[in-house]
Formats: sequence, C-alpha cells, structure tokens
Amino acid sequence: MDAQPRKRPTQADVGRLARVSPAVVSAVVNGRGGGVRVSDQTADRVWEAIRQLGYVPNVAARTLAGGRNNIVGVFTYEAVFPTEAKSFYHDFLAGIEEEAEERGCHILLFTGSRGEGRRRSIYKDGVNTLQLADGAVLLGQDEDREELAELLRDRYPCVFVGRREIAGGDASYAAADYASAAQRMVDFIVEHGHRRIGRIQSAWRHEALIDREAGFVAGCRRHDAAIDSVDTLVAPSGDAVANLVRILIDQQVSCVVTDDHAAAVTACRTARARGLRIPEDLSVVALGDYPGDDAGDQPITTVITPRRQMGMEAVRLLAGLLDDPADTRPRRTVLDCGLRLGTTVAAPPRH
Amino acid sequence: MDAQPRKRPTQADVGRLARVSPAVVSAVVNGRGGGVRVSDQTADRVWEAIRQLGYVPNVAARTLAGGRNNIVGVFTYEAVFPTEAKSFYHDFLAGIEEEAEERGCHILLFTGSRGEGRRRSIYKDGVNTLQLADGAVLLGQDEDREELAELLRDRYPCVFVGRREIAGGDASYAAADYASAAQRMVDFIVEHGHRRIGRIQSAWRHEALIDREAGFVAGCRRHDAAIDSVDTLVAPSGDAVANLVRILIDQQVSCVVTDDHAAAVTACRTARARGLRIPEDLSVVALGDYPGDDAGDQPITTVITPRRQMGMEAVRLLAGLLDDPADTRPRRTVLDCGLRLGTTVAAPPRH
DNA sequence: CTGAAAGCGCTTACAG
DNA sequence: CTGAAAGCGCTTACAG
Repeated sequence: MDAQPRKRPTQADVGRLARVSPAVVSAVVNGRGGGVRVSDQTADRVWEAIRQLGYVPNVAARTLAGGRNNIVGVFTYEAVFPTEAKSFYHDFLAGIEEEAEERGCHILLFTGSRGEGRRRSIYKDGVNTLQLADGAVLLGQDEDREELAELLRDRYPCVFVGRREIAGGDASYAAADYASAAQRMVDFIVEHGHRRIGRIQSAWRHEALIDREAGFVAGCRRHDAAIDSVDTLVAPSGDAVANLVRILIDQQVSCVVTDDHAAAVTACRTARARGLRIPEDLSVVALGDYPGDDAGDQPITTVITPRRQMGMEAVRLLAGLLDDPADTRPRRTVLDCGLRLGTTVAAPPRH
Repeated sequence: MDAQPRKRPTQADVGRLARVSPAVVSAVVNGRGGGVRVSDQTADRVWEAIRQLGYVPNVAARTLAGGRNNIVGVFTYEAVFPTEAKSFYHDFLAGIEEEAEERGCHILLFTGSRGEGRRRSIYKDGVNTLQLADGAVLLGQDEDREELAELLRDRYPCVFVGRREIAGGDASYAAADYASAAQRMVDFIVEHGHRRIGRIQSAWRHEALIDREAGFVAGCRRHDAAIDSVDTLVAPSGDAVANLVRILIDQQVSCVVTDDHAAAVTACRTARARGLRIPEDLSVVALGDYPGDDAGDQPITTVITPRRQMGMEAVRLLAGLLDDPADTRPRRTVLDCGLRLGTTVAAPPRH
C-alpha cells in the first residue's frame, strides 16, 4: 500500500474536485457563513467532494485564520482522572460533556501542559496552551492564582467552575450558592432545637469556603435570639478535626457543623468513639458533600453541590462569551445547592 | 479599559524591536533549533524584546507550520461520563491521561460528533471528525463496526482498547488476555475440587467474550480427566441469568462461572434465595469484573481487567504508530489480567 | 451568486 | 552567522 505519511486533503483539494474556489468550500463547510452565498446545487457538489476525499478542516488553520474550532477546553491543575477520589471530577465533567455535546463541541483536556516541574501550568514555556481551544472551563482546587490572573489579563475566554476572585480581573464563573445553603442549614438545625452549635472550619481561604462561612455567620445572626452559643474552631488540616470535635463535645455543643463531608465523617466517628450516638446525642452536618458514595457510613446531612449543573452552566457561559466577545463583562451564574437530609440530625438531647 | 478583541504581539513585533528577522526570533524561542544559529548577544536582545512586549507564541500558527499538534483523540460511542455506571471508563481514561501527560499530549474527547440521530459517529456528515487529533484511542462497547472498518480503510491512526477484529482491516489494540485468565480461573476452581461446573455465558459475541469462552473451554479440556461435567447455558440477557442459575443448581453443579460481575452477583443472590450459602454450598466466579466498588456485596472471585494499563498501552501504541507511519503493520499488545480472590470460592460440599 | 487575494503567525528550507 | 521568502490551511473582506 502507500506508506506515505498520509497527507490530508485540504480545502483546495475539495475545491478543485468540486470546481469551486476554496472560499466556497469554506462557506459550505461553515454553513454558508461569512457573507458568501452558495447555491444548493453547488453546495451539494462540494459536500460530495468532501465525502469523497474525506476532507476535514484543520483546526490549527481555522483557529489561526480567526475562525472558531468548536473545541471547549477543560483545564485542571491536577489529574482529571485521579487515582484516589476517582469520582471527584466526574459530575462536573458529565455536565460539561452533556452541554458540549448539545452544542456540537468537542472537549479538549489539557493534559500535555506540564512545564518544567511536575505540575501542570497554563503557560507552558511561556506559551498559553489553552489557545488550542476556543475557550476553556477551569476546574479544580489547587490553583496557581498568579497564572490565572495572567490568563484574565490575556483576555482569554474562560469560565471557572466555582466562584473565583482573581486579583485584577473579572473572572466569569458558574458557582454554587454555598452561602444561602449554609444559611438554610443553620435554619434547619435551629428548627430542630439546637442552641449550642459547634463549628469546625477549614483554615483554607478558598472562595467556596469563604461563602460557607458567610452563610453560616449570617444564619447564626438571624437566629441570634434562639442560639445560646456558637463555638468556632479552625482546623489547619483534616488531621486536626478529631481533636477539635472532642473539644466541642467537652463544651457541650449539641450540633457540629463542618465545612466538608470528610470532616463530618470524622466528627461522627470521634463522637461514637466517645460513646455518643449520632444523632441522638450529637447532631452533625456538613456544608459540603463528597461526590462519591458514602460506602457504608451513616449518611451525613449535608449541602449538595450541583456539580452537573455547574458544568453545564460553565459551558453555556463560555458559549455566550465566545458568541459576543465585544461584551467584556464577566458572566456569572450562582446555582442553588440542595440539602441532603441524612440521618445525622435530631433534636438535641435533654439533660 | 480597552475593549478591543485582544491583539497580541507577534514574532514580527519582537523582531522589529530587537532589530532581527522573525526567523531569528523563532530560532531563539525554540532554543536555536532549525539549523539557524544566533549569537548570544542577539539572543539576549531578542529575549529582552520578548519580555518587554510580553510576547507569547501562537499555538495554532505553530501547529499549522509544524505538522503534528500533540493531541490524542479519545472516541467513545456512548457518553464518556455516564450518569449510571459512573466509573465505567474511569480507569481506562486514567491510564490514557497518565501516558498522554507523560508525552506532553493533550486529550481530545470527541463529544461533538453526534450526527443526525442521537448517536455519536466518527463520520459526521461523511466527514471523519477524528482527524482533529493526530490519532485516536477508541473505547467502549456498543460500536458501529461498519464505521470502524471505514476508519481503518482511511488509514487513520487509531488504537482500540480491547481486542477487535474489524473486517478487512488490521486493527491495532491494547487488549486484556481474557483467554489465559479464564483458563487460570478454571485451574483455580478445579484445584479447589470442583468436578461439576456450571457455566453461564453471554449471548453477545464480542471479542472480549469470545476470548473468555476460548480460555474457559481450553481450561476445561486441560482438566478433562478431573472434571465430571460442564453445563453451559447461554443467557440472552442479564434478566435471564437468575433462571439459568436455578437450572444449574438443580443439575447439582458445585461452581457457577459467569462472564461478568453482574451475572455473578445475580448468581449469588439467586442461590442464597434458594437457601444455599456462598461459598459453602455453591462457589461462584466471574470471568470479568466491574470497575466500581461492590458496595456491600460479598466480594466475588473474578478476573480483573487491567484497565489502567490498557489505557496507557493504547496511547503508547498510538505514539508508535505516529512516530513511524511508514510501518503500516498493526500494533498489538495483550496484557495480563489478574485474578481477584474474593470469598465466593471454597471446596465443593460433600454429600 | 462566485472567484481571486490577502493575511492569520509561525517554521523551515534557502540564499547571502 | 543572519535575512528574505515560501508555505502550513484556513477565513474574510473585496471585487466581479
């Protein structure tokens, strides 16, 4: 057979076969956009030639010439398919996939962006790799804010999944409304009669955590009259949680509120080890869930992140950004969180 | 601020500032590659200009001028991130990601390839969408073999995850060695003393299932002297399994061998409903595992598909294909499967 | 309604 | 050791 490094057919080849100019081929391929009009007959001839030759537009050329390539980028600093916490990104990605598919877009995962070190970066050797795609959705936790600021300065079209305040730039995002969810969670436990609330707060100052805090504080303020005490302890790491739970138990709180699911699970275990029953003796709630299955553990009453919807909405916002680049205002959506009622909340014990 | 659609500095701009030609800038940026040599003085001047202007190479232009784009495609007919069976593709993708990252490649998920119908297809409007990438890894079960045959005819560089015999083409693949694994599984149960074996076989004639069958049959033949009987029943669907299990129980088999994990779980449940204990009264093994967690069920003794390795190997094979396109022979690797020893096998009961 | 031409930003032979 | 030029494959004004 021919062993030559298969040369792909170009617009010129198609044009030659269909006896039209490359420009016409371009117009046909792109749904007669660009002010050029082509008769149905001609279009059919072009399509036939395209089919015969197996022509496919060259992404790079398209991008270079200014057109779009219908590729939505997805960038994460960590592995998209982690070995532990396998399902971490799944629901976000499912939403992104669904919406991208709906719009006829492909998804480009920037896995080849590891610079010098082990870490991925947007600017590989000073080059913004994301440019391969029309725009990108940015996911994940452990970010390089410097780089993100640069990305915004570059005016690269991107949307974050989750709220982000990037210095010097107006980031677009599809976020979860952790603030109101946290507030509703406070409503919920106060309605159950809790008057002494213990709070274990992450030391990390991520927007998602700041929002939880704001909502929690607002909720407590609203129930100021009903609540006797709120003890807030900051956990520098997950390892510290167990100790803090013991402290709160000693302070006689009837309900422990954690930032995330893992901390809530730890709280339950620690309390049980102290001989307390959940929820009879101590209630526990989380202001953030874990995407995986709880695998056997007692289902925690928790705020649910609308991951799938966030993914979908991020793609939608990005599409808007691309469709109207003249409008430079940030696109922002804040989506409602649900509360999942597990089995870890009951009325406080009577003494 | 300026609302203009972000215009970035180019090599030409840098060259103008540094008083050199664009070609020199290119050489400097790319570490003096391309046969062009530049004096250190000049290089410094260029770097200084780059810094001043904040120059960043344009990826699309680079790709266009260069050839390959370092994008590995991944194609599946179904959603890559399914709502049910969430983890179905995870391990494969993790392997693909790991190897792609190692090679500085990005991953393109062909999600925008839905043609007329609801289904994805490689040839959208008669056009091979996969050509957006340098080559592709093909995943999944429910395929369009016609289309795949066409893909091979097109000589598009692609590698399947799992063995495939495509009519009229030599498909490259990274497969699992189900045949030897099945054979070893037969060894295993015979060594445990099983003499009357019941087999529930899927009616589906996928390569992966054909391989299991071949291995199972070979294993039984090898132990011909030891085995009293092998009853093989074909299950047209998963729903039929329970009934077939009852038949096998009536026929006094001491071990049931299924093709997949789900059928094995059904077998266990059905047997238990009949008052049999697993494994004391009946042993059950599966020749294929399920990637998710077994969530509470008794761990099945099963063949393990090396998903991660298959994903990695597929990318490696693809890289080989791309690096040496002159060599048109198919690239094929068959990877060992492990056996997971669950708690569903014991010596057969004595009567 | 269609064609010829310029240009996107880069790399890579090819001359000097 | 350096510059001028062609070309990668496309889109997009611009003429006919």
